[in-house]
Amino acid sequence: MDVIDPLTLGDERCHKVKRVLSHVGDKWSVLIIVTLIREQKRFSALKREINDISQRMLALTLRNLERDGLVERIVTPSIPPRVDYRLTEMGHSLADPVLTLGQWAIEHLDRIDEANARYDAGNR
Amino acid sequence: MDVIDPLTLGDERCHKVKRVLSHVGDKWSVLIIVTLIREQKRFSALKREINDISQRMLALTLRNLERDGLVERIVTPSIPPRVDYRLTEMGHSLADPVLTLGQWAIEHLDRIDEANARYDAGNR
DNA sequence: CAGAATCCTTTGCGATACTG
DNA sequence: CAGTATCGCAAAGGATTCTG
Repeated sequence: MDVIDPLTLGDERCHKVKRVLSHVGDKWSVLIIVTLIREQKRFSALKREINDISQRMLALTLRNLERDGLVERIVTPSIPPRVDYRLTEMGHSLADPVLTLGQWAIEHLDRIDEANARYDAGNR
Repeated sequence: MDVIDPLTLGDERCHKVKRVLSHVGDKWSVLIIVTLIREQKRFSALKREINDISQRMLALTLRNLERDGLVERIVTPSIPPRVDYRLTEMGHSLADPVLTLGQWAIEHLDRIDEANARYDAGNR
């Protein structure tokens, strides 16, 4: 099967797709991936650039991304220790569709805000 | 700005994108959108096709999608009442990038599973 | 049929403190 | 610097019951 057809998508496979999308959909994952597109970054740099992420969520999300083979952890044993993160090849291949989605989001932000306002006005 | 550049993405806009992506990333939203691509569906039909969604989450997610102007609610006043849901034009425009992402997910499921297995084996 | 409302459990996640 | 560990709150979400 090359094209998604939810009607013929088996339960098992469907469940897997959901799982993957739930990772991808996670806002921290998306932000980390997007942040790593240009170049690898250190833990502290990621923390600084994604300003409102807690170091707990950064560590957790990075570990999940690493577990999924999307991000690679590069340890330089030194004092103080240095750890860089970079996208794997698979991570980069994911960046494309993610950017497409981000693109859509940016293009439709205003219309969504309008829709929200209209909806809220109607149900007041 | 036409291309996403996280480095030049202002905080305000960045925050909005995050908000949109958090909707889009929501697994129930994604499933509903994908399910509605081909044709409009009734509440009960959606509930049946997305087998493990609770009616609570279905109602809540549909209302959010409607609020965002992605899904339209079509009420046929009859007894028993009939309510159909269909994608708006904006909803359809979102379906494209979402399917692209789903496509990526399907294509990389196996490699992700392998990566998971490798990671778990390494950290045992 | 299509939901709203209530209850109650689980999970997510931030804050804080501690380590190699 | 780059994390881990623990705590505690807030939000998510399932099960169930009720209604136009």
